[in-house]
Amino acid sequence: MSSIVHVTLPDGSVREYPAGISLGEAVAQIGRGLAKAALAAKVDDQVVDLSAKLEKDCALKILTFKDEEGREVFRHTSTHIMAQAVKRLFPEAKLTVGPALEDTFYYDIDMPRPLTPDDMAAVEKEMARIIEADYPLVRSEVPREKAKAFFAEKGESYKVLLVDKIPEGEDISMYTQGEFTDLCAGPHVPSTGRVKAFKLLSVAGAYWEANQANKQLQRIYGTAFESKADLEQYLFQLEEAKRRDHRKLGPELGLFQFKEEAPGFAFWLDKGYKLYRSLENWSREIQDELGYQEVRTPWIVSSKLYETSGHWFHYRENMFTIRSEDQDFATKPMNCPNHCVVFKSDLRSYRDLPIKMAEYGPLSRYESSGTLHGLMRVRGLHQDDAHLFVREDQIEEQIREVLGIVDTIYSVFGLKYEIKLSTRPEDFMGEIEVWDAAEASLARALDAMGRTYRLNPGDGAFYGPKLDFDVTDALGRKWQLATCQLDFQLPLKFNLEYIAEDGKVRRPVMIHRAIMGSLERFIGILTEHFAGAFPAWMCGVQARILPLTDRHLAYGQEIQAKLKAAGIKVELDTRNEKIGYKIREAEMQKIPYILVLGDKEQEAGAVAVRRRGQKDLGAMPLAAFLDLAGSEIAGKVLDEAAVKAASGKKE
RNA sequence: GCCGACGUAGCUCAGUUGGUAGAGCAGCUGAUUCGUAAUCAGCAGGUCAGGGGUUCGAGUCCCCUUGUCGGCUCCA
Repeated sequence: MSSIVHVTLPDGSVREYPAGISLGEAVAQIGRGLAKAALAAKVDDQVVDLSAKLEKDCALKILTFKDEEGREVFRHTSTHIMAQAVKRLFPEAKLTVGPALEDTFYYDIDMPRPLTPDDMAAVEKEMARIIEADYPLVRSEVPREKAKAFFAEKGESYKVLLVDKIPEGEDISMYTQGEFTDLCAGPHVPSTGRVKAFKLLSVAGAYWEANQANKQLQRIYGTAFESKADLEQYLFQLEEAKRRDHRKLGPELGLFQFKEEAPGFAFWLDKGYKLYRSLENWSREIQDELGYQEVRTPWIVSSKLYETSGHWFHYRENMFTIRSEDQDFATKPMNCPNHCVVFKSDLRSYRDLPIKMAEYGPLSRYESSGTLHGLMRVRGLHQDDAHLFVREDQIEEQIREVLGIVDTIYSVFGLKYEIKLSTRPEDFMGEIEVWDAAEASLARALDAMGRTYRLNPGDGAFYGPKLDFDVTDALGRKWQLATCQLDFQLPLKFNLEYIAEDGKVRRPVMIHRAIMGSLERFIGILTEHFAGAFPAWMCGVQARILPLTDRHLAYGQEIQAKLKAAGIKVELDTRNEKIGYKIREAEMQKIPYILVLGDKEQEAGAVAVRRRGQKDLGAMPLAAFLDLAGSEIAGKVLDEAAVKAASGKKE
């Protein structure tokens, strides 16, 4: 047996070490800086503790806080520190699981009582002590029965259950820091003192094994960083995200509001509804161009339709139902069944396909009170919805067309999204071969367009596979906007048919697709994306005229009329206030063009243009302004303020 | 729906161990006519989310309802 191991570092260099040396010792020989920053290591493809020993030739990467995997280890240790602190303060608390998330960590704990803010502070204090003590984290591997006996004796009943879940043949490892030992696969940082800066963020309910039937646990969230400065930066960003929250900005900017009188339904105010309409109209323009037809179908529909579609049995708990003259009705939760009715209302030829049927009508879905969330999760919504009735040979081309619309619309906003391809679930309907073909055509369309996507196995709808497009909100929550779903079931249930070239009757395939998703959610996302500084073309108020004094009111009205005639949405601030005050308000309302009119402008027939977020651009002839604003609006241009807001960078 | 927290003027928030509700901004009125992020003064504004209870007395304590927030669950 060789007593020397060859280790390949990320830069390609090879180092030799005596076999059996620990990674911690090995890294010390690479460099002091790296040794100090080292949190864990990646040996070949496995992340391990620095106490692990080098036994054979391998590729080695030392993980620090700069590496995603390093941060994960760091936060995982942090959650152990939190658990240890909780156990010191609440010895009866029973631990369950405590993973690291992207920027945070949590631990689900069966607590003797709910934690109060005072408790949180006490836990933080105790954590500081544990960090101060700088306990080493020691890994030990134990036989299953011994582990179970150990946790049973400590009253950690959930841990006993967890030990049982570990597959046969896998190591059962525990980590000990001071008096605290936890079941954990690891790895961990070398000692508790490495966690320099941390903060507990919130407490929430969670269920054991995410099952509502099980006991409710307390989920304690926290975050941890290597330096105080990084922690403060993160906390600052959280605050900034709250400032962007559409639920706050919407009412402040006069876009929409929610009221007790109709939970889950938005009241759209003038400015917000103008914004809404500009999106709907744009969608309509794009789809008209591509040969979509637009329909408007009933929003209170007999239960019989939903019995045919299956919604009455599968979706009823999400529907608002109405009983009238001894008959059941429901407000429509989606348009598809209605569109099938429209499709069936005429004899269809293969020449007619694809039929692309769009609708922007009102939908309502009963969502439980606890899930409502501003515009992101509502009970009353409107989709840029369409159903494509296609022949099987048209599926791929139509998917590509849909992806093209997604690109067109999202790129105008610089919105980033993730694509998920969700495949056949366990309780699917139909033939496996048809499913396979459908999944393949979705994948082919994505590949042909060079799009990257994540496979989401088993998460398709029961009627067909789908593409989902997720966008992240200001607070890091992911929301599905666009969707593109293949459906073989509704055509079957409604017995949809067309006459093929050979004169035979065939069944079309349905593609459900929405690009913005729901207008509500889309505007919610855009509000946070732009922090309210929407691109001018969609703003309910695009320009505000600020006369310097009463003397300039008449000139202001004249300019207002001219802007209006040029199709610019404009307001005139006639209040007798100082110019600085009017500017402040216009800026806070994020109005794209602010026009100041005084003697100089009046004499020259000019306007002094101030763009939101920028200093005075100075006076320009009215024609020059109309040209500027007109081309930006027509071109759906993102101005500097919108770009800056969308970048999320601080000033 | 579940767990927890919260709900005071249009908005942001104070409100002592239970003693009869307050500020700033916004609004209205007046003065001021002003050059790029807050002019000054006065006035008005509240069924303390709604209902019930304890108490001599409830914004404050208890219960119910409702809405919101943080999560969970759900999300065709």
